[in-house]
Amino acid sequence: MDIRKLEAFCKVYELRSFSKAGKELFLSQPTISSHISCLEDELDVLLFDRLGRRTVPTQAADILYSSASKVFESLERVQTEILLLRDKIIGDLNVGGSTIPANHMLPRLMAAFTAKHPDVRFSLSVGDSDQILNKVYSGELILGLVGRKPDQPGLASSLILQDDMVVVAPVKFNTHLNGMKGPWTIDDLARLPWIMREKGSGTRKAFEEALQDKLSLQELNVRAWVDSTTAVLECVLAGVGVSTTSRFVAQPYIDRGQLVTLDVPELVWKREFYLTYHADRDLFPAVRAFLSFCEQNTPGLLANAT
Amino acid sequence: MDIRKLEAFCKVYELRSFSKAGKELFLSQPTISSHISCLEDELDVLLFDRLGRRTVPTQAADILYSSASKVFESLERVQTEILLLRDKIIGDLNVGGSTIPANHMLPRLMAAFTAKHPDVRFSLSVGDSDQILNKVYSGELILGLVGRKPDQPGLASSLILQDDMVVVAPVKFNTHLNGMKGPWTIDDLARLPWIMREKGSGTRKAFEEALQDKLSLQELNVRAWVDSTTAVLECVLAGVGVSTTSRFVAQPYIDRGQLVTLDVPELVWKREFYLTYHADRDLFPAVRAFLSFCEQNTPGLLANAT
DNA sequence: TAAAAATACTCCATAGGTATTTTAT
DNA sequence: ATAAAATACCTATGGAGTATTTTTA
Repeated sequence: MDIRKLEAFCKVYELRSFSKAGKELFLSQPTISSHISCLEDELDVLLFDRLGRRTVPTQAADILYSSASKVFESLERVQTEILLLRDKIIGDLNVGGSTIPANHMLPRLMAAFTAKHPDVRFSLSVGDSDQILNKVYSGELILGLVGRKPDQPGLASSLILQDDMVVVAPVKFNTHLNGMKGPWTIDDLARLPWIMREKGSGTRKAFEEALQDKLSLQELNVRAWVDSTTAVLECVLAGVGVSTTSRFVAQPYIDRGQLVTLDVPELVWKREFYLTYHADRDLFPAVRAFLSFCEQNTPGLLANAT
Repeated sequence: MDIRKLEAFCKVYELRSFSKAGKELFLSQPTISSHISCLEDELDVLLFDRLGRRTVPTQAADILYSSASKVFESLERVQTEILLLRDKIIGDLNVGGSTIPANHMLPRLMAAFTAKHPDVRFSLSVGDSDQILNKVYSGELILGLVGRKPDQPGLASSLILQDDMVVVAPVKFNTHLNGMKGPWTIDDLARLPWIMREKGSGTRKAFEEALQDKLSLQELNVRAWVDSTTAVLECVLAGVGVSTTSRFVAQPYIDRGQLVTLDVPELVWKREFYLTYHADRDLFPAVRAFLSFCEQNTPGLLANAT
């Protein structure tokens, strides 16, 4: 069932003539004849009754024609849709991020971008940094936003945001140790009740690196191990203990007077967020547009992060 | 845009691998490669990102795949539908008839046939005998039912019904010429007020032939020229005059006591109805079935015709 | 080193052509 | 006599193969 033959068939069906079909398709009449009889052999059915010099489609031809029309319609739509995709900011973007970017950054970036480009649709995946980077590397995601610089050599990345890490504590905690607002030492921290993220968490890894050899996690008084940013914050709010998180996440709670940060001069560290994509992939306009949109607008859009 | 190439593309899309696609389609990997790059040239877009030894479809591939699936679905449907048409009593029948057959015979035949074969659909055309026969000859109609034997050499036909022609008159007409129920002569007829069909009408032609040289139409006292069977009957009912028609058409009115027939011993003639189809056409099962159904059941189904 | 795709080349099946015959108007 | 399709036969493009190279995991 060859497309060229189907084309010939359709023209014959429309013009009721082999020779006229040939002229319109710039093919000879014998070529048309052979195409039709080839289709007839293939479908094992007569497509045209040759009534003298008149050519009349059989009912099998009616059936074939209606399907063939759909086929050509589909094939034409492919062309136009692919042209659109190549030339306009349109299409589906599979993006992903680790916990904080996916929950707190990407939604705002996506909202601001779709406001400008309503023909772009997103699919958003959440995972830890390793999962996201692997998916970007394998091609499952077209771009990812994660809390560490990717180490895979094939991944291109750009730093789009730096965020302070802070130690957060419930408000009543401050009152409890009344007056003790002043700077805290590492030793002070060791005595506090801690809520800690699970192994593999980027937030935890960043904290460990910041503590370096000043203190090991074993020396901390850990009250709870929790594997989600939100749950950690809820624990802090509920007074289970203190924890660390990105200022970006904590700020709204601080503004609402629900949390306080502890000032620890010995412990100042930042987290860096990278937008990353596979260096070898063919990025269509919508992806490029979203990439540069993120690079240019992230600090502005995520203003409360500072 | 070749079907084989599309097939290769789909397999690659599904398996994310050129070589596996080749194996499934019993083609070599280089063949698959060339097909894909051929499509890529044709659409002027990259279909797969070759990320190291990983093959990842681009969004253009997503678009192409969804359309290609529709294409294959359409093409498969053709096969099954044509198989059905060839082997089962199914399909669309374009039939036609001249005035009396199309209005009074074919509807009953169609109803009885579709009761047995619900997958057959009809399209019914009305015309005069010449029009219908030409349409059957040209292939526009697959079969026709007309009031005369076709003269085109390419048309096959079979006599399926003989019907008496009668002279009909309004009931009050009988009373008016009170007592005159007895046999009428040709001369009597000449003095009656007549309603006549238009030139080209089969009914009129049959009447002229029956009169032959006994009487010419010019000698008749014609009150009205009317170009439809129904309108003629309505005129007779309304008392405009007498006319001739097929007994088959007149019988219901006679049974209901709305019309009477005039007994004219010198004028006894019949009309013959022929089922006809183009001898060279490929008749699919539904057509054959309807043909033989008509040949076998017409007298029975049109019982009141006798 | 192995696995996957690209490249280079060879071959033949067939799409498409021309010339002609057949058939019906 | 003419118009249309079928038939016969020829040519050349490109589909499909094998062998090899390139690239990455």
